[in-house]
Amino acid sequence: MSGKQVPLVVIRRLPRYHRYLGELLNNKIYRVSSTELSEKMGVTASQIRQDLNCFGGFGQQGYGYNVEMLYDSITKILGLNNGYKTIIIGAGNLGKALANYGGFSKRGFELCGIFDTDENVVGEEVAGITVKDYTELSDFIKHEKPDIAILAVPKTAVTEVADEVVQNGVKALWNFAYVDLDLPGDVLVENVHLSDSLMTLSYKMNKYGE
Amino acid sequence: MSGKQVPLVVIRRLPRYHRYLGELLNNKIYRVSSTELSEKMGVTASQIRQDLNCFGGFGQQGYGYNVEMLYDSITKILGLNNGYKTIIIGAGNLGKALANYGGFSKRGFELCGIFDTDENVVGEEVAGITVKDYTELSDFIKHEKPDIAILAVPKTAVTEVADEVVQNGVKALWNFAYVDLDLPGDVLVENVHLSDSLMTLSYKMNKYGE
DNA sequence: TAGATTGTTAATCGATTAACAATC
DNA sequence: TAGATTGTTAATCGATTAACAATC
Repeated sequence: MSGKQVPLVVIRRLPRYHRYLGELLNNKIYRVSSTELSEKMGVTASQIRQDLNCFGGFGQQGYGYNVEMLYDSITKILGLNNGYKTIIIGAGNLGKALANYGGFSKRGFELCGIFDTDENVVGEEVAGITVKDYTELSDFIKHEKPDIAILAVPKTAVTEVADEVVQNGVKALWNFAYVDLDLPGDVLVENVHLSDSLMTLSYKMNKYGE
Repeated sequence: MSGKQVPLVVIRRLPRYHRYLGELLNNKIYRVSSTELSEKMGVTASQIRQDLNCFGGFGQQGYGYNVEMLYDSITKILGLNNGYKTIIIGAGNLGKALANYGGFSKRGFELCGIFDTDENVVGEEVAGITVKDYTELSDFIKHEKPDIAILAVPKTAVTEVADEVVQNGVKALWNFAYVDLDLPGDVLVENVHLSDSLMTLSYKMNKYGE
């Protein structure tokens, strides 16, 4: 898959296509046109066709798209069939919430470790996994080679934790701390800055009040 | 503040400006040029000046920007000085994590109620607030008139919960369930679809493997 | 074949960057 | 005044939408 680089805006729309196609499958709908899908999703049919054609011609003139085939294709494009091994650092409420969220395992992410520094939490069972002491982290990474580290620690700790996991070879981080991490270029980071989202909501409320 | 509509992309960048300016203040830096700020943030100076000028001329030729004044201005633009009253529906791990997250109160959001249907959770103390029974929700909203409802419930429940809070007059929802809510046009909804973010990370990992 | 709908090119729209006159 | 840096206009770049020939 060389060709020209797929724009990030398109990539960020793929999960939503995946979700809607999954719902169609649940409803036993096996065929859909870009126009039908566009009406359900509230986007233009043109955009759907353009987006999909970044990855290949999945449709058929005069027919539309085979839902199952398209769903499976997007699953592969998103890498959800790779069974990425995942660890969570931080077993506070957020870490626990993420561990227990069924959506991740359903999308092929396999949780294989949870770590915390707090003695009161270490040893606890979360989502079927025993929380390990943070001091065991680096050995664990070396042996288990997880693909993704989820950083659910306070922002005061996150820089150190990120360095630690990266030094031991993790190449993809999902960061919930309100900090922009500065890491080597080959390390992938996806930030979830919850405050940003809430402030955007606040902005809109503010505006409407005028 | 009429004039032309500020693009959503600009609004979504404001929280990040706010954060970096706050850090400058913490470091007792009271003056900054668009070029200096652009280097710290990894964006272009042009973009910063364009963005800020959507809201007014905050800078001064030959000098740059007064950090404190700019910070305060963005605080107001984002509505963080309004003390929006907030309730959380769902006191599972996610609800608790959000309740305990200090960043919200620091940015002026005031948590005034937490609700759940689970008898084992109702009555518990979370972030200094007693979890109330879900049946008390509609009366509570009528009397306390919260501005924002945070939906931290499973996706199977979220449609019903959203309808309930909207019917009782809440006009802004922060939704964590993996569903696109369909609500009256005057209700503001900001979605946090965590899976989408993780799938984007997964896509990038997948791509790099080729 | 006739009808439907894609894939793709061209046109439009919007966002980002560059440039520079205004001005502190 | 000379130097610095904004505010703003113009140029570029990219993303979205429209249109339609290709084709199932």
